[in-house]
Amino acid sequence: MRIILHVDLDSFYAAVEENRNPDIVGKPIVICMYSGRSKDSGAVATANYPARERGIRSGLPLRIAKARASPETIFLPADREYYKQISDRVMDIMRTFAESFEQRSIDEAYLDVSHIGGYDKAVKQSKALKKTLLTKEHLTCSVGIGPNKLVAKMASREEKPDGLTVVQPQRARTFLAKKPVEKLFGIGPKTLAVLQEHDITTIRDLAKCDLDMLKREFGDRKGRLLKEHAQGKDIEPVSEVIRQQLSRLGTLPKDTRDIATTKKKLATLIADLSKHVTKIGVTFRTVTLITITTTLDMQTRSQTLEKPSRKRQDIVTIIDQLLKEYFKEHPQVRLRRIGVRVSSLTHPTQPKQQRALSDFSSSRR
DNA sequence: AAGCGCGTTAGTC
DNA sequence: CTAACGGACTAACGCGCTT
Repeated sequence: MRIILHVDLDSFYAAVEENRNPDIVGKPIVICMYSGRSKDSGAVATANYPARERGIRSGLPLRIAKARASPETIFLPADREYYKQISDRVMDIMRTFAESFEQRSIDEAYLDVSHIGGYDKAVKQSKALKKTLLTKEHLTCSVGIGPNKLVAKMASREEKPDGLTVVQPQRARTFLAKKPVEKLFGIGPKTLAVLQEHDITTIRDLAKCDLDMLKREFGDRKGRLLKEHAQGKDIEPVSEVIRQQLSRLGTLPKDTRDIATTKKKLATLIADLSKHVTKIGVTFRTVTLITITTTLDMQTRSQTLEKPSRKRQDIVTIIDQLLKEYFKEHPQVRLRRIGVRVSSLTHPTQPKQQRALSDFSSSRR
């Protein structure tokens, strides 16, 4: 029997900013993603708990967040590069507490601790992890312990912030049963709408419902998965995920179909993306232009290279061509946002730093 | 039948 | 309960084409 931990750092961006500047500790803090269109355009990346009390949470437009905020609220621009540095250190600490490890996002990870044998010991391990993160990085987290990733994830949400929730295998089904179905990880607005038509409102309803109906509505695989998840079943292993794509997306200063304006924005995005490609040492074969129109409809068009590349110029050439085509085929539309993606990646076999050393020794042979 | 290239949709943080 | 609205990522799927 497996024992899985899900660890979720509490309002991570805001917590990092509090550590960087003790003066703001205790105040409501809102970390913002500014789009640059106007002074207050953009969205909330993270809000700390005092700010959440006033209904300010991730994804909320800044204009609304400002209207809800109390006067002492601190608004800060997101400094993702810095948060990534801290996150890397935190992940390295967490990794040492697990047999296998899977980072899910900048602030979340799964740990397989089956080897320690027993939930009591898993709880002790979790407490030790929480203590280490607090003393070494001044961060709190919420931990869920369960028989698989799905249950662990649902458990970590149960008590926040600084929580620790255990759901033993025999309790998994009841733990989920009474919750509204949209709380099940993986169910968003579209899936919810379909389920509602079948009078499925709780996870219990989903766990008991007709499998063939689910397969008809969602396809074989997703149908099966929905029912299993509702029953607290999940066999996904905990294992490191390999990046499959890298992208940069930006908002244009105004809705436009002007080539010069869009190219200028694209040049910045490509420069940034290319830097990232170099930094992690990957190569790519596919380059994609992402366009988002005034009506927020997204389209993509892509081109695949014959041979893997790491060159910025290859991205530029392809994107230029795709952009030209796009405007030709859409003579009316104006764009709101634009982006670039590289995929079909190949990763260096060793981390960049070690590779530099081994390259050096082999070149001296 | 399997795999690739291309594009879309849905979901998460 | 939904709409206002950022950016980065994954997974799944459908289609046409090739192997």
